[in-house]
Amino acid sequence: MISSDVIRGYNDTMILALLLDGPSYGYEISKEISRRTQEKYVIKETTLYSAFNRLEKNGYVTSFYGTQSGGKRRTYYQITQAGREYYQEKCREWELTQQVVSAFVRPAQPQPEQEVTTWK
Amino acid sequence: MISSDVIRGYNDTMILALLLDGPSYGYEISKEISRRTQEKYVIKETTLYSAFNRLEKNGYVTSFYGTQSGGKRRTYYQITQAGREYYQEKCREWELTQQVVSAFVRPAQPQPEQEVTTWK
DNA sequence: TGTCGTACTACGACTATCGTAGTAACAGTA
DNA sequence: TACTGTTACTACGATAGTCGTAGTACGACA
Repeated sequence: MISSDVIRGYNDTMILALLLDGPSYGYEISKEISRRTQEKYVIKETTLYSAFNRLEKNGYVTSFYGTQSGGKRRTYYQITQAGREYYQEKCREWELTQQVVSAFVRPAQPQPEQEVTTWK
Repeated sequence: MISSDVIRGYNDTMILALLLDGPSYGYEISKEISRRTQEKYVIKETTLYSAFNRLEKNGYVTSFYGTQSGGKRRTYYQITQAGREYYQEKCREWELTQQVVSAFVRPAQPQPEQEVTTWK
């Protein structure tokens, strides 16, 4: 399980990615994120709905009420053209982010017990 | 240039990575991050120093005053064993993060103008 | 009637980052 | 001596995203 501090900044992107396949709603998005990541990342409800509000405020999604099928009335969200563009932008940014962070992350290796004596 | 919202959660890791090579101080760390990322990511001073405080509070680094060589007295930071372990942990987490985010990021491709009609 | 599952909504706390500003010390130049 | 530049922080308040907790609402089923 991943702490969401490291995902922060990509929650919106993940949601938009799923909306590319068509309109969806909170509960379904949440389940799909869990499924796609094999439960490695489970988005919190409050995080998800606050993301929806942010996305709508920014014009990246629009919302409408669907016909419910058991349970409370659903709010569906649909991605807009601006949303698609924002998504593409974030995808490109992700490439950069990977480069940047990878420059500091070393593959795990057994640490020798000796002391480091070659400080500059 | 990268917005730090996406790096958030890895600033501490980057700093620890540099401290693996030996003690260092704010200004030098800052310059080294810029250098290693070819200015793709430039850490803000306030972010950096607040990270130092956090790392020290958590026992991942210790600090001491160095002899200055032109300019104000420097505070040097040295990574601790706990810091090394935390760093390794974050490196493993980074692998997971990459898997998770990559499951939602698609390579940029020209979007066809047609409408999507295969909503589930 | 009560419980379960779905689907939110409200609210306040926390934390990392950021902008702005100020301080301090020394070096070099005029 | 005064000024300017570079190094090296330090303080403070604003902002934004996430999180915990709690509550609401609706339908299905027993």
